Amino acid sequence: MTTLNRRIRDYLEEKILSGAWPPGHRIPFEHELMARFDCSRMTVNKAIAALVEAGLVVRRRRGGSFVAEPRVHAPVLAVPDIRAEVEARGRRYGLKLLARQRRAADPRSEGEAQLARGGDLIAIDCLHLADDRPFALEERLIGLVAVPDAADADFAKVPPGTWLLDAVAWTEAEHRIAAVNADSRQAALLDIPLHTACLSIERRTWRGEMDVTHVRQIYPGSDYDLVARFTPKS
Amino acid sequence: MTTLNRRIRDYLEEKILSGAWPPGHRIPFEHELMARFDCSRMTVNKAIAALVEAGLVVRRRRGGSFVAEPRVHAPVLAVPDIRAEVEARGRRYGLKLLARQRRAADPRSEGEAQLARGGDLIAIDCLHLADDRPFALEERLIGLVAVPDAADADFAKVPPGTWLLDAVAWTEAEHRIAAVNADSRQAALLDIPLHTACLSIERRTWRGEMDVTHVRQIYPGSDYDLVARFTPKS
DNA sequence: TAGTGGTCTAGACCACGGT
DNA sequence: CCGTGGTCTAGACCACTAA
Repeated sequence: MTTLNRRIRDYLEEKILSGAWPPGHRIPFEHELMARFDCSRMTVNKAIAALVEAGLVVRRRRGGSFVAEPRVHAPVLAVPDIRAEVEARGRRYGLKLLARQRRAADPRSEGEAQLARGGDLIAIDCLHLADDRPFALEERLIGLVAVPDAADADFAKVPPGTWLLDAVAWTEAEHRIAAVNADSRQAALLDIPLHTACLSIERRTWRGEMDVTHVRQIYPGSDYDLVARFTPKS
Repeated sequence: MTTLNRRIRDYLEEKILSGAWPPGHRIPFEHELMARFDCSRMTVNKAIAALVEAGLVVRRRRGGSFVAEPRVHAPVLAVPDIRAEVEARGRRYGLKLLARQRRAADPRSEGEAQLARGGDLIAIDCLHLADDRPFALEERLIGLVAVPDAADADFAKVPPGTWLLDAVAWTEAEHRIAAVNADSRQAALLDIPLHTACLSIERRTWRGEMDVTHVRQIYPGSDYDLVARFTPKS
């Protein structure tokens, strides 16, 4: 048994996340929702207040309540699952595998040697799409000694990050976050102007002492930001 | 004029954050708070619901409401102290105060009003230098209600972030990290080419429910990156 | 100035879970 | 069992602001 205020909230949320009500669209007045759901104003108010708290709705006295401009950001504390992030925003996720290769580590790269541990690497280039538009570019290396199953995974269907989150229990990760100007290849693939500021997120993930994967993701700066919320060192 | 439910919430929050009521302590029943604040149960309920949402309180039917066990947060990103960072790299730190102003909050800005809490703000623009070269640009607002001492601090000598870390025991912070192309003012102040990709770090810092400071820092992308190292959700 | 949301009241019935 | 919180009602007054 879901509560009534929850059903009202779900109703509104579906309209917003599905895109049926775009940003700036006025949502029904409280008295209209009272009539539609045959309930008191307090109940409607509680439902909308939760959406305001979630950042989906903004309210103005006399003006009404409106679908908020989307805040696009993700917690930096978590290892991001891009597919889940895109879908959480009500957009359709898509994946385009640009290249996939099994190869030996480049001996000149200390990082690759450490990841390979004497075995081969899987190298993946892919493009993440949201509503069929480029969302992020990803270059990834996976160590086959640490993750032998990666040799058989179909990364044209499941994004490598999502697959790895399921397949590997990681114990530690390190992010390096920087701003870069898009080069010509990145600009073309992401369909943005040359030199647009982009977030570059490099991540190394370990399981115990063993390197699991290195990844670099490029996000257009206008579409994406990272949010980290935390408390003082304990 | 603060609302009644807000005063009830502040009363409970003070007891919890001050440690007067330790984790596991039973907070007053709703009917007791109704009597103490001479209000209806809905109002008490709204106040406690906000504390549940904030993770400070857990509620059990028949048992009552209790101060929550503190959430385990892995220390992730530290609140950066730019002076310490520069000096840790063996470079000489310098500070250039560009503007400092005491003013009222802009009523059109929800964020400023929340920070001001009815009082004035200190607005600071400054430039951080490393070896006499520009390192980062900072725009900061400090709420004088939360931090009255900021009215007398000498931010031409001590960087505001460093001063605040000493002066205020913060309880929560949120970072928003994005990539931006430098505009003409930023490029001139930082002595970089126009449109260089920069990291924009916006941070809001709280002490309990009280906003302490908002700050936006701009770092040239080539000079700086952020590193976050952590373990899985705890 | 009229209509919106912001807040609050004084009740109500119910579900859950210690005693 | 019975007291707690969970949810809801049908009003109310007020502040703000867009028309």
